[in-house]
Amino acid sequence: MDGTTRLGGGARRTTARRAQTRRRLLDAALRAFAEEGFGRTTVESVCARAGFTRGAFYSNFSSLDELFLAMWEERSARMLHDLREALARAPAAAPEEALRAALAAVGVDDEWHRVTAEFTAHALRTPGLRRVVAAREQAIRETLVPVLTAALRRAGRAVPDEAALGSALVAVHDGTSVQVLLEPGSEDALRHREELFRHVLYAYSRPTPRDPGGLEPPAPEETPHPEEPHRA
Amino acid sequence: MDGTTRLGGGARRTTARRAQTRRRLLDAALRAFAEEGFGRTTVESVCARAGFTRGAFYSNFSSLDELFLAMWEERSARMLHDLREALARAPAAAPEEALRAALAAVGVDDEWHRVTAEFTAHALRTPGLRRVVAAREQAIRETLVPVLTAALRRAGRAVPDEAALGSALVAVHDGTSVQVLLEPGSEDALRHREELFRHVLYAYSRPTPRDPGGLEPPAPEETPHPEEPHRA
DNA sequence: CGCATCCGATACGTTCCCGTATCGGGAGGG
DNA sequence: CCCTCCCGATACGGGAACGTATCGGATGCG
Repeated sequence: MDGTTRLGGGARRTTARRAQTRRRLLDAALRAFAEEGFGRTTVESVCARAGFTRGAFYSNFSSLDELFLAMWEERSARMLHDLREALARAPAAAPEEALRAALAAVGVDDEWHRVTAEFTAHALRTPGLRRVVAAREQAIRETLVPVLTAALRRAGRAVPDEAALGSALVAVHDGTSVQVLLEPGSEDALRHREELFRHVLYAYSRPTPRDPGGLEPPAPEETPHPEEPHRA
Repeated sequence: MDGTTRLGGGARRTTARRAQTRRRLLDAALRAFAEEGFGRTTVESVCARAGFTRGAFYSNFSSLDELFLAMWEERSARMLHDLREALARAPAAAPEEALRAALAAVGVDDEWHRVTAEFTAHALRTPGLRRVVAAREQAIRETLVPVLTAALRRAGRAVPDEAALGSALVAVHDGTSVQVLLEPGSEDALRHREELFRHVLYAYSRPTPRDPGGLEPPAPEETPHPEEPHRA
C-alpha cells in the first residue's frame, strides 16, 4: 500500500497517476461507447472525453478492444458485486423481496444496457469474447439462484430445477430490459417486466407438501407443466 | 408490369438491372453487418461482397445508414410475413403447436440475430429508429397474440391480459435467443428456452370454468399470481 | 534539492475510406 | 438498327484516425 510498486528484480517502478489515468480512460470509455456505439467509437474520442491525447491511451492500452474489454469486465464485476451485496442484505422473508432487491441492484441502466447489448453482439462474433460473456452470465446465475432458492424454500416452495430458473431469470431480465428502454416513459413495460418475473418465480417452483412453515402460503395451486408431449 | 417505369411528365425511365443491383447490395449488407458488425462495416466491404464498386452503392443509396435501415426493414418484414403464414397454416389444435410453429418460423438465426441485436442497440441511441423498432415489435406481438389466444381458448384456457402475454413472449424470445447463441452446441439452452415458453404460455392463461370443450385440459391447476403486495 | 525514471503530449508518416465528378458500356425504345 | 439515357466503373482530392517515435514536464526517491 505505498502507491508505487516494489523494484524487485526487473519490476517497474512508479504507479501513481497511472492508476488515475486508467480510471479516467475507463470512465470515458463507458460514456463514449454508450453514446457512439462500440465500433463507431475512436481512440481519439475516448481520449478527448477523458481530457487526454492519444499518447495517454497507447501508454495504457494497446487497442480499443483491450480497453473495451477492461471496462466491461470492471463494470460487470462491480455489478455482480452489488448484486451479491444486495442479496446478502435482503432478509429474504419473501422471495419477491429478494428478487426485488436483485432487480434494484442490477437496475435498468440505459447507458450500461446499450454497452452490454452491443458487447454481447460483438462477443457473438468473437469466440474468445463469447466465452467471457458466457462465463459472466453463469456467475450471475450462480449468485442469484441459491439466494432465491433459499428464500423460496423459506416461503414453503421448492425449486426442482435450479439451472432452469437461473437461465429463465437472466433471459427475462435481458429481454424485458430492451422493452423498457424501447418505450422510455412506458409504465406498461415496467409492469409487464415485473409481472413476468413474478410468474417465472412461481412457475419454476412448487409448494413443499410437508413442513407448512409459519409463512403464509401466498398461493393455493400450481402450474401445469404438461410433461412435454414429445411430438412435432 | 413492364419492367420499366412509365415516362409520364418528368418521371424517370428504366429500372431493369437496378432492382437486381439493389438486391445484391441488400444481401451483401446482411452478411457484412453480421460478420463485421454495423459500425465497423464500410461501404467498400459491402460493395466487394456484392461484386460492385462504390459507384454502384452511391447510385442506389446515399449512406450506409440508409442501406442498413432498408435491409433491416426488408428482412424484418419478411420475418413477420413468414410468421403470419406459419400461424395461418398451423391448425392450432394445441397452443403448444401454434407456438412451436411460430418459433420455427422465426428461428434463432445466428446472422440475423446479431444484426438485430446491434440494430436495436443502435436504435436505442437514435430516437427516430427507436420508434421504428418499437413499432415492429408491436406488429409482431399483434400478429402472434390473437392466434395464440384463439388456440388457448380452444384448449379451454382464457387469456386475461393479452398485451402482457405478447410482451412476455417477445421478451422471452429475445432473452433466450442470446443464451442459445452464446452456448453454441448447448442442448440445455434450447431446452430451457422451450420450457420457459411453455411456462409463460400457461402462466398468462387460466382454464375457463364453463364449456369444458372436447380437448383434454392439459393441466389441473393454476399459477399463484399473488396480487402484488404493493409494499417496498 | 537534485537525480533517475515514468508518462502523457507532440509531431510525423501512413493507411483507409469517404463522397464527388466524370466516363463508357449496355439496355430499351422507336 | 440506331440512338438515347441510365448506371455502374474509374479517377481524384480530401479528411480522419491510426500507430510510432520522440520530447519535456512531472514524480518520487535519496
